Amino acid sequence: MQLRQPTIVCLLGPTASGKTALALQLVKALPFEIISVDSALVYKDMNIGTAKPTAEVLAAAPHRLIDFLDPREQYSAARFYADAQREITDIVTQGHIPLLVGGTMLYFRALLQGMASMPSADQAVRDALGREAEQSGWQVLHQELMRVDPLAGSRIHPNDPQRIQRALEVYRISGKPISSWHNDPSYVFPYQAVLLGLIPSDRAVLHERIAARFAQMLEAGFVEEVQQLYARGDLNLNMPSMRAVGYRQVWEYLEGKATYEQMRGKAIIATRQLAKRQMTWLRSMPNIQLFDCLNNNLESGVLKALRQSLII
RNA sequence: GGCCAAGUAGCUCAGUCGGUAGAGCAGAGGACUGAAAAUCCUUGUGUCGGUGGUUCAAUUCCGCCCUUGGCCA
Repeated sequence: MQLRQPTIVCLLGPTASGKTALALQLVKALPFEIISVDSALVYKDMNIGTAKPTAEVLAAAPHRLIDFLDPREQYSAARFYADAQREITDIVTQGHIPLLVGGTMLYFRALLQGMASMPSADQAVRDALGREAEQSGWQVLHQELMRVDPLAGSRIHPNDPQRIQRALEVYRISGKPISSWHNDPSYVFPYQAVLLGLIPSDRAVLHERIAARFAQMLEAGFVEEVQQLYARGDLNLNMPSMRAVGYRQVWEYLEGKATYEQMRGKAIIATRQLAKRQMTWLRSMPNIQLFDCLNNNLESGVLKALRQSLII
């Protein structure tokens, strides 16, 4: 097989769309090596609720960038950007094709479109901004943002604390508005990227799958998994790991803030909403080939498209 | 069988001193640059249980019926 230039294949889809199963098939058919693109799979001791590939799947199809970070720590798009580039280089050097599989669309975007080299997160600055917000409210901080960075201020909604905080963080650290960091058109992704997206033709079926899968997770001991994390004592709901879909709801159940039935319902709803947001990303992505993940011939259809994209 | 309460959006409910109704949640669409499984924006017409009556006008008042829950037998 001859490739035009180093090529990567990206397989992206909403939660419960069958990405892992399809990736397993693709690895058997072509010289792929998998890199996970998932902000929750990076964490250790979070296996059931993240639907982390099983040991058997991993034996047949190793995944990079999973299961290496303690839940106490924060991952980020920037770290993924660096980690993924490193892994891609490694795989290409070995003469294989990187297959990036996942549902964290911001990470795909970061990899393909680049990350501006602006200051990274600074907990002290965030804490300071958080305290100011508690005193005077995010509206006031948004007004401050409007003064120092009207461009970002007008794009960020006054009710969006996370983005207000980040924009002011960058400004306070660097003295430059975050919007000025964004104008870096020099980035060129150094590989040819083939984008394959999975979207269900029938949303209701995906919803059924999500509910069924959560039932299986509970049966497999998901509550016990979260209980162990809860019992550590050094984790809390403000950490990205514990805000993951399912974990947050079980955590609140363990705190006694929700009944078991409420937890179950809220977790399923949160998963549906996640899937919806992921599909919004997919629809807006340029140069992506979309496939119906409910189609019985999905694998052969994808392989056909891949062979056309990869061969001269 | 008798008495009481409730029947309004997919769900939980508010409301209309009589002029055909609105919140939360769900759902749908969208945004997205170091937290992204995050954070946020937009989006609410439904025989107001049925049927008769009073009225210019009834989801609203009255009668009867149906359903559900509770209490008494």
